[in-house]
This record gives sequence, structure tokens and C-alpha cells, in this order.
Amino acid sequence: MAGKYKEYNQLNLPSIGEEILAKWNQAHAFEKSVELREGETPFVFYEGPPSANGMPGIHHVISRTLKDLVCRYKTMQGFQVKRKGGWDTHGLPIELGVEKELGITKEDIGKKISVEDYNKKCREVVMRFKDKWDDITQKMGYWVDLNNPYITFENNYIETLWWCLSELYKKGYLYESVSIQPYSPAAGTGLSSHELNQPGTYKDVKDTSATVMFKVSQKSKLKIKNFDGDAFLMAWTTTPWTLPSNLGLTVGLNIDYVLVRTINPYTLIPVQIILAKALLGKYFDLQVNIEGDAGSNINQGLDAWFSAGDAFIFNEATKTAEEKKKFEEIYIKRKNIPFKIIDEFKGKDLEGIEYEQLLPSEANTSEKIQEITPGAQPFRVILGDFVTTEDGTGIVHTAPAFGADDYRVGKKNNLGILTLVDKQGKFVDGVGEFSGRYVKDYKDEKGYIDVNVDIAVKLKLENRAFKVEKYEHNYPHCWRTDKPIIYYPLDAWFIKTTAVKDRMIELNKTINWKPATTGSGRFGNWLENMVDWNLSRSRFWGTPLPIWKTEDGEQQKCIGSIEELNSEIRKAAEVLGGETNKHYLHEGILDLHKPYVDDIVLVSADGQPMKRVPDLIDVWFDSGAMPYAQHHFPFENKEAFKQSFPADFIAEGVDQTRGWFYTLHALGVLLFDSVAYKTVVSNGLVLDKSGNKMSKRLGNVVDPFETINKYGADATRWYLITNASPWDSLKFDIGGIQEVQRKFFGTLYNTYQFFALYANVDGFAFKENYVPLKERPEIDQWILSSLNTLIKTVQQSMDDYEPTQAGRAIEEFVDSHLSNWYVRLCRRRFWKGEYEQDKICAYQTLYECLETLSLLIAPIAPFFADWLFVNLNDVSARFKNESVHHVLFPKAKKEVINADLEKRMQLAQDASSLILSLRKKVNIKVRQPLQKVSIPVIDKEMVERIKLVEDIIKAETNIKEIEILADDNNFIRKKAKANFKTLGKKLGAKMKWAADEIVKFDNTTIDKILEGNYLLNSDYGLKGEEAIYISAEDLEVSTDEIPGFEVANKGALTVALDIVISAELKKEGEAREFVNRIQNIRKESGFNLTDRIIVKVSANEGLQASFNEYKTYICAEILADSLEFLPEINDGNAIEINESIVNVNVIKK
RNA sequence: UGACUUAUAGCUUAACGGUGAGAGCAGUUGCCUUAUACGCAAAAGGUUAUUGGUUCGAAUCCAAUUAAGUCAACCA
Repeated sequence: MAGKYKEYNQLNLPSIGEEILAKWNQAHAFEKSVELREGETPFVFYEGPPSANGMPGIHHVISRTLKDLVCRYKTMQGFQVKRKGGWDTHGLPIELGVEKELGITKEDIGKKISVEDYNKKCREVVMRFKDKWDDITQKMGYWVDLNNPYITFENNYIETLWWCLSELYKKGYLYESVSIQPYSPAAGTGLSSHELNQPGTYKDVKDTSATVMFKVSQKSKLKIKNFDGDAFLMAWTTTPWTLPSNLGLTVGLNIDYVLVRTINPYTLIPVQIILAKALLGKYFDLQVNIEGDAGSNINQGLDAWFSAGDAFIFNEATKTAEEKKKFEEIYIKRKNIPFKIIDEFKGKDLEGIEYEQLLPSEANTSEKIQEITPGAQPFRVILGDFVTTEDGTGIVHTAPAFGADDYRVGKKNNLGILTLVDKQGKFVDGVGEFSGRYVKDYKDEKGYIDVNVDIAVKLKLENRAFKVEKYEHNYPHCWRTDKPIIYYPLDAWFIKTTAVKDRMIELNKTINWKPATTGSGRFGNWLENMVDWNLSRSRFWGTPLPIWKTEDGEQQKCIGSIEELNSEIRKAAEVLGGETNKHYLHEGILDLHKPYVDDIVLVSADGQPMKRVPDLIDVWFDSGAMPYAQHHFPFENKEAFKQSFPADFIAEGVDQTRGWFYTLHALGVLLFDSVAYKTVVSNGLVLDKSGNKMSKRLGNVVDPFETINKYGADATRWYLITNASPWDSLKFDIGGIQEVQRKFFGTLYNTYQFFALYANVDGFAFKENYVPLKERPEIDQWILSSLNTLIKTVQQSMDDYEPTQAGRAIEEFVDSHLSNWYVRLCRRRFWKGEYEQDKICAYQTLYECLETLSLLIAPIAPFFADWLFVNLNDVSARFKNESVHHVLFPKAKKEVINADLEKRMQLAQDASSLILSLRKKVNIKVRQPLQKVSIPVIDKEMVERIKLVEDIIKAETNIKEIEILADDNNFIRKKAKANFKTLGKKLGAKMKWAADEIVKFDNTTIDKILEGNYLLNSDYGLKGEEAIYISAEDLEVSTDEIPGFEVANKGALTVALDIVISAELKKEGEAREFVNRIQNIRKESGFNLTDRIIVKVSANEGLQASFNEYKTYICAEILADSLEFLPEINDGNAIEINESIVNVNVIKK
């Protein structure tokens, strides 16, 4: 005999989660779900490795829910979905954690602690929170293979990375170059962008800024039109210490520049300067009134001074002291420096102009420059796209060593490079009086004198400074020493991603991005503006760059495997002899990390020793190479790799766009000329309730453990998926989870509970034959049609990676179709009458709904789904599978879907809702029967529809009769509205006019149109217009205004309620009220459902008549054997019926 | 600073360019006749961030602005 459906006291999602989880673990449900699909088409998924160095947060739960539900869904679709877990184990955060823990800084490494011990510590710490991660993985129901994960620090993994690097090296994609990087002279170290993004690194500081004048060379003067005398190119800098290293001036191609005649405010020497026209206002008062006060004199004076030629100097010899004083007062204190625009040109006209070096010294002579960068052509004006007219002069002082833009543009234009500041941050020898001085106060010197100020002073004296002032700006500082950083050239290794840029863009277009805008927008733009990938990191815990160089750097080796390295180790030991590599001769290398790899010396073809370059590589390379490294390709698993590349699907946060998504793509294209993934879902961020970013500092982080323990994984997952599209950022509100729990799971649970209660009574176990649809009542056909429509929607949404749509559709079905309509209307079928056809239909129908729902929700709510599935299947044994996650996803049955039936039922729901709202409006309870509702209809179809659902509406709203007002009834007035969609396309500008005409139509006209074409503008001939014919589809017809009735409408549906309560109706209403009161008393008294009772009622003239008339009905409903009226009852309950009070005595028999 | 994303009722959100902007929650009101008060129903709640534009017609398309967020950068 079949068992019973389990019944419960109340819904407890967390305990369902625990119970199902234990079951899964015991039965190896996950492993089985993969094994069962052996031989089926694989669906390839890549797990983006998290770092177990930090605690998992709620934002991890959302992306993992997304990954999990797709994988579960695809498994249910019949694919085999292997999910290898992974751990990201290298990188700065780990180092920082270790340093904090040990209380050391980077400088201590190699001194207070050996690199060996340091890395040992890192290795320990890396899996610090692995237990927590494993725990959350289990509890949230994320199915991923944690027994056999890939771990990025393992030798096998690194060996594949080396293989990748050597492949790139062979293809010529790996090269060494200088890059300008943030560098902290105080700490003596380069800084990562991560370090630069620490809070507090950017500070507002006041620095000496200088607008300086570069004198155009005699040779180049000729290039400038209308020119005599000297001219100076003006450039602005906030770092005057970079001026000795200046090698170029950069202008913008299309920026307008002017040649201006003026005087130097410091030396009062007349000068001609060049700067951007847009920036004149920064240096001159453009409001100077030529006519006013000394206005005309200004220019006169200027011309006079210039006519005196270069020799003219504003001094005692040529001008009186009085004149000088006046000049200073007027022109300088008031900032009204006289000026006159002489000529105007575009940036491109300036290109190639040569200028004299600003601060020549021993260290930056032409010979020195040629020595460092042979063939360099410095001291020229060049073009650069980064030049703006936001501030400065529109001419950018370019010192290639000290700015990334400068370097790039300098290299392009062959300016050479000068680095006149050493790594301690002081000027090198040979920079005259500045040699040996720190460019910023890096040593906390007592009485430090800012060298920048001295440089400015020198330039002022030399007539080479036009404006010097303190300038406040935001400048990055070293987070460790608090000292300003500088940009400094450091050696680095690069991957030439730009070589495959076009191919990456091309292949990106084949990737299915969710949302699409991330792929074309953020990612697409990133690809368009791609620069070569700087791989180098000067750190300790990471994948070492497997490149060895001879001392002179002339010869290099890039190692691609452990075997290759070991053989090179032995070779070097043989050739070089002595102690070389002696620790690595027997077993070879055992750990591919620092410091061991750095111990190893290799040998070049000509017998020179080679040492490894000290760099580690970017951790993003680690994760970007996971498609290969997770299989230890190509050293093992060649077949497994082939089967699993590229991925069908990956998903991570949108913050990975330029991280993992990029590195995967770059390596896929570089190594295999292929995409690395076909579909990528980038989910948004999880913010707190009020839209703020979650951070420990604000204390608004949500603990996923707490959430899951309290509300269960299913409610959490369901909330995360259905509340907002995964790619929109989610404002996480715990109240939302409660709502999901109550509303969705609560309703579904209650529906199951209802089913179980009665099915157990009747012993329903789905043993009877499946009743053909045609033989089932209409309402059963309806809910099954609805169910199959739902299956269709869910499948489409899931196939389209739109789980939010799927989840919302399921919610809608459960709440407004299944629970609040089907079950509500069918309740009696489950408990009234014998166990025969109609009842079996009801059970089969409800069972099928519940069972199907368990399958549909399985991807999103895996625990509850399995619970529901197993509870049902344990009794019916319809499936052989022990878990819902092993079953195939349901397929929508077209023949069950009946659109018309669904429409009809919607009509019934709408009509009922309208009637209820009318009842509410006039304050008549549902318990009070009403005689009639009238529904005007527009067409015959609607008549049919209403007739078919008439009984449902009547029962639901307690109305005796539905009157259909057919369209030939004069009683109703039809109202027509233009269908803008169809007409708008046809009519265009005449739309408004047509809409106004249509609204005026009367019944006759509307009927005419409904029957055939109608000419809207009968006078078209007169006006010379086109004839406009409209037909039924161009109208939206509705009705309203039924005199003498309470009317409500929704769309085309109108109901008119007859609210007259006749004496007869009143009696019936009273009887029903009475039944209700007695039922309450039964319940309060704790009687059993089947207990018979005797009822005594105190006499009441009005009510007594009603009760007597409906005595049979009343007694049947309340299971009373007798109903008596007594003159007085003292010990009974007082009840109120329609404002009359009677006493009743209810006695259990 | 740049690229990108987002902005609809108090909150969470929906609406192929087609016209009284639709739900749920909270609040209000009314309901427990055998699954659900962790429930049901009803009424109310909106200048669709702002300003322009395109269009017969804009929440929807375009531009600018504002605010928030992400990533990249911070550069004279």
C-alpha cells in the first residue's frame, strides 16, 4: 500500500534545507546528477575561482546562485554539466594579510623574515577561510566539485601557466619594456593600482606650480608667421622637478593657439608667447577696456616697448621710477598685464617647432641624451591626443620618464628619455645646483627647502617663468609612508595584446553577453582602447615569470615546463660547475615559487650564467588561464581539455569585466584564436537596503550564513533572483526575503498541505488511470492549460538566461492562478462527496500542478523543490529518480494549452473582482446574496465566454443571476476609442483628428464599422486628401453608463450590479450570517468537524422568520439536529446579525 | 577625468514608441463558513530625476544636466 503524504505543522525552510542537504550528501546526489548524464552532450561551465583568504559575503551568494541555477537547469535539460571548483590563491591581498598578521612591512621581507618563510606563511593563510567557503557552498545549495578543485599555487597549475607564457614567448607576444608606474621613493617600491586605490591615498596638497617659457629656436622661428623677435612656448607644470628632464612639448592637433605680445610680469621684459587661445583668460584679464583709463596706453606702450626691440628692458635707464611704479600699480597688482594677439594657428601648425632647452646641465646635454637613447630627436613640439584646454596653457611639458602619457608620446615621436631623478627621489649628479636634492621631502629633513621653489626662482630670474603659484590638487600618496608618489620608469614584461586586438573585437561579437550592453559597451570600449598587458609585479607570493637572462640581457630563455627547467638545471650545473644548482640536481625543482626559482642559475648557449628576472606575474593571468591550467593542459588531460573549451557559460560580477572576462578572452584569442566562453552573465552588485555599497566600515554587510540559517537558502536564492534582473544592482533588503518566504513559499507550502490533507483521507496515490483532459471539468482544463503555458514561459526565459522572468512567472502562477483561484474554487470538490471521477480529476490535476512546480522551481529553489518532489513522489512513485535534480525538465504540451480558455477564466476573475469592488463600494457583504448583475457585451464571442464562466462568477460573488446585455440592446451606450497602434501607422499627422472623430461615434456608427470598412473623411475629395477607411481592428470598443446601476469597468469589461436587497434576499442573507456565527461558536468551543449540535435562539421577530424559512439549509451547514426559538436565553452567546442582537445556546449532542 | 550602467508610488519593481503607467510590500479600510491572519479582499497612493529635442504620439528614442554605482585612470 502506498504511504501517506507527509503533513507538517508549519513551513520551516531552514530545516527543509538541512534535511535535504543531509540527504544529498548521503546519497551523493550531486555526483549522481553528473554521472546520470554520462555520454550526453556536455554543457561546459567554468568556475571563476574565489579567494578563500576572505570571508564569503552575500554578493558571492548571488553570482553563485546564478551559476548554480543555470547548471542545474542544463542538467535537467539533459546535458552533462561538470563543475570543477577552483581557488584563487596568489596576489596582493594575501601578502597584505600576512604582513598585517606578522606586523611587518615589505622592507622586512628578506631581512626580518626570509622569503621562504614569508611564502610559507602565505601558503598557509591562503586557505584560511576555506571551511567557511565550503560551508556556504553547501548551505546555499551550490553544486560544484570541491573535492577536486584547481588551486592556482600548485605546481601543476603553475606549470601550465608557464606553458602558456612560453607559447606567447614563442609567438613573440611576450616582451620586456619600460613602463611608467606609480613609485614610492620613500618606500623604494612600485605601487599597484590596488594600493593606489586604498582610501586616503589621494590627498589635496598645495604644490608649487610653474608656467614656464620655452624659447623657440632661431631656426624654427621662421615657421611662425608675422614674427619678429623671440617667441616662447608656455607650458604649465605642478612638478617643476621634472623640468630638467623635459624633452618635448605636446600640443593638441585641433586646439587653437595664439601668439601674444605681452610682458613678463616678473622681469617686466617684453615677450611674445604662445599658448592655447581658450586659456588666455587664465593669464590675462580679457575685460581690459581698451578705451578706458590707461587702456589705449597699454597697447601703445606695448608697441613702443616692442619697437625698441629685444634690447628694451624695463629698467631705470629707459623709464622713470614714476612710470615704473604706475605700471606696476595698474598692470601688475590689478593683474591687468597688457597683451595683444599677434597671430593665431592650430596645434598642427606648431608641430615640429624646435626650442631651446629650459634647464641645461651636464646631465642632460645632447651627448648624454644620444648616449642613453641613440638617434633621439628631443626639444620639439609634438602632437598628443591627451592635451586639453582644461587648465595650464594647452601646451604640455613632456618628460617621458615621469608620466605615462609623456612616455607613450615620447616614444612615438622619438624624443628619447631622461631620468634625472634616482630611485631615492633625489636629483642625480650633474644637474647643477639641484644635484643630490630630494624632489619632495622624502626623508623628513629638518628645514627641508622645496627644490621646486628653487627651480621656479631660477626660472623667474632667467625670464623663463611667467607665472608661479601654489596650486592645490589631488595627488596620490604612498599608503605606507604617506609620502607623495612619483611616476617613474620601471622595467616590466608585457603581453602584446594589441597584436590581436582586431581579432579580440571580432570574436567578442560572437559572445552572448547578458546584458548585451556590457559586452558592446564596457567590454567593447575596453577592447577598442586596449594597451599591452603589463604582466610584471614586484612581489613575493605569486607565479614567477619563467624567464632567465644573461647578465648583459642579451640572451633570454623562457621555460615552458618543469621537465625543461630540470634539464636546464642539470645542463647549467654541468657547464658552470661548482655550487651551481646543487640543491636541485637530484629531485629537480619541488616548488615553483620564490625563493627557489631565484636560486636557479641557467646557462646560455655560449656558456654565460643566466638569472631569472625577478618579476612575478599579474594574478589575473592565473585565473585567465584556468581553462588550460585546471586540466594541467597540455601535460595531462588533453582530451578533457578539448571537451571543455570553450565554455558554454560563465558568470561573475560585472566588476570582472576588465578582470577575469578580459583575461580569459585575451588568452583564448592569443593561444587558440578562439573565444574562451560563449555566454557570459555579468551580475550586478549587491548594495545595502538604501543603495549604499556594503562595506565593513559602514557595518552594513549582510552575513550570508545568518540569512540562510534564518530564512533558508531557497528563500534567499529566490529573492536574489526574482527581485531584480541579475545584472541590475540589487538593494538587499532582508524584508524582501521574508516576503518571498511568506508569499511564495508559504503559498506553495499551503497548497501542498491542503492537497496532502485530503489526499491522505481519500488515499489518493495517482494509481488511477490518467483522466483524459476532455473528461475533466473546465476548471481543471484551465489550470492545466495555464500550467503548460507557464512551462513554456519558464523554459524560454531560462534558455535566454533570464531567470528573473522565469521566477516571476512561477510566482504569478502559484499565487493568482493555483492558490487563489483554482484551489479556492475547487475546495469543495476535495472534501465533499465520494471518491469518484470528479474528485479523482481534482486530485490528479492538483497533483500534476504541484509536481510540475517542483520541477520548474528546482533550479532556483533546489531544496524546497526536492522536498516537494520527494514528498509527492514517495507516495505516487511516478518517477524512478530519487531527486528532482535527476529528472528531466518538463516540456510544455501544446495540445493542453487553450488560449481561449485562459482568456475566459481571466474574464471570470476580472468580473468577480469588479463585482466585489462594487459590493465594497456600497457596503454589501459577500454573504448577502444579490439578485442580478448585468454585463453588457460587444460581440458574440464575449457572450459565449461569459456563459461558460457564469457559474463561477455567481458562486464567487454570491449573485443569483447574470444578465448578458447583448449588443442590440439600446440600454447600453457603446464607446469607441481609436486604436492608436494600427491607425497611427496609417494616418501619421492626421491621427489626432481621427481620434477626436472616433470618440464622437454613436452606436450606429460603431456597429457599422464593426461590420465593415468605413470612410472616415467623406469630404476627402474636397480637401484633396486621401480617403481614410477604418475597420473593426482600428477601434477599441467598450461600454459604460448604465443608468440606475452601480457600474464598474476594466478595459472592455463592464459590470452593473443590481443592489436592491429584496425581503427575500435579506432573509437569505440573515440565514447565512447566522450560519457564519454558529460556525464561529463551534470553532471557539472546540467542537470536532463532525460533532452534531442543538441550537437554541432567543426570540427575535425579524430574524426568526428568516431562520425558519432557511431552517433546512442552516441545519445542514452547521450540523444541527434541532433549531429552537425560546423567549429568553440567559447563558448563551450574544451574536449580532445585521445590527440585531440575539442570544444563542449551542450544545454539543 | 573618462567609459559604462542606473533613476517609475514611502519601499521593491512591471510596462514590442501607441495614449486613463500595471503589480507586490508598508500604511488605510473591511473580512476567519472545515489549506492558509505567515491569510483574503477593497480603496487610496505617480509632474515616470530635471531640462530641451525627435515624433501624429515619449516612462520608452536623442542631447544636456543632476544624483548614485562599477571599472579604468589621475595626467601637464
